[in-house]
Amino acid sequence: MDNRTKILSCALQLFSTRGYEAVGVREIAESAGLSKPTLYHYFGSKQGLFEDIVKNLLLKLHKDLRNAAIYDNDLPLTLTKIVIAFFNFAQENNSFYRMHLSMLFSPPESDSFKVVSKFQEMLFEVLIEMFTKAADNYGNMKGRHLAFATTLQGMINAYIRLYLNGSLELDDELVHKVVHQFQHGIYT
Amino acid sequence: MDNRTKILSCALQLFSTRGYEAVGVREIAESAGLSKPTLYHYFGSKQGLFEDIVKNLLLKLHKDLRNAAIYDNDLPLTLTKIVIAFFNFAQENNSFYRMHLSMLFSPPESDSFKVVSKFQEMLFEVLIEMFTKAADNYGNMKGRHLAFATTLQGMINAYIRLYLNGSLELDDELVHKVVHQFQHGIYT
DNA sequence: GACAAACTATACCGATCGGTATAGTATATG
DNA sequence: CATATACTATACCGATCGGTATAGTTTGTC
Repeated sequence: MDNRTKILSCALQLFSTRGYEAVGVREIAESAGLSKPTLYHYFGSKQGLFEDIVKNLLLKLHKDLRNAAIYDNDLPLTLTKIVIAFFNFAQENNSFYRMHLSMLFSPPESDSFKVVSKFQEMLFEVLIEMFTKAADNYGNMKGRHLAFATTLQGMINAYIRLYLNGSLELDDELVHKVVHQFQHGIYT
Repeated sequence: MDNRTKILSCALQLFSTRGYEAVGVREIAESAGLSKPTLYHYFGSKQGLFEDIVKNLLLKLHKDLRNAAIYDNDLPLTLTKIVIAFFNFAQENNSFYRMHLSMLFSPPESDSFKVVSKFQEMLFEVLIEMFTKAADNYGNMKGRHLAFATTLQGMINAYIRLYLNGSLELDDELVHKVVHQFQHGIYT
């Protein structure tokens, strides 16, 4: 593993578990067994390093979600794939996903928010597009894309939060329950 | 307004809009027109001041929610009241609520998280209790309290996030839509 | 071997961090 | 008037912050 990768890996670990502001550049360099100028050689600034990490991982999530959200005239199946995509990503990058969610609610002027909000919109766009196509099959869904995408993402993130706090497992049974409740509500 | 209140008010404003870590004690004191020792006289530490603010406001939210969640054998009505309670609080304390949500996803070892997670559990408990009582009327709801509370809160916070980003208004029509979708899903 | 580009370390920069030692001024109580 | 308590300010503490000036070392190219 070359030095650049070493820095990325150590920084991801530190930022994820302690937060952007709470981690110093000195600590990252130390943890990677290198000196600060080396870090600045590769990434230019603390924020540059941070953006590199965030963009990399969120682009991967976006790719996974795009693959999952290809609508093939089977809405329950597509919904299931979408939930699984989020759950898998959250499980493979649990502390990073926690940080991602935290940054979604960062102050609008903060660097963290600016970095992350663009990707949030991209993820949202994928869901919107899927529901738009689905509305061709289900006429009653017209005009409700935004509500559906919002609710679905809210549900998913609420469950992921419980998972991150150790309250439950993101297994297949939960996926099914989430999809079912999203589709049919609470009275069935 | 005495000096203690002045400090609380200025700190709330600064913490809410810029985040706990990004605001210095010196800046708070300056913004309140006082000196640091005065601040430390009243609150002991930066964290002490922060906890005072957070506890105060989250206790208010908890009280509002408890009043809203009194189950009177009319589930749609109770759900409506709950959503309104959250929406009202988020509107009256918008930047604070944003920070609250951000702290919900802070690193588990951070001070912010410890302060806020206790209140999150209290809010959650109120919802759980309400759904437990409702299950006396709707037998099919048994054993699904946790799922319902999670989904409801996830939905509410997802909409509040859009509101905080200026994408929509938290009006009565939205309340109705949220309650309806929570109850009946997407096919109606 | 000459030279440039990429890479790395020591040692430092000014600024700011949370917090405090010290001293002073009010205010209330005896 | 004396004394104690509550409150406030000046000036400072050591530590750490993000970032860099300087210099040295490797590596590939001609």
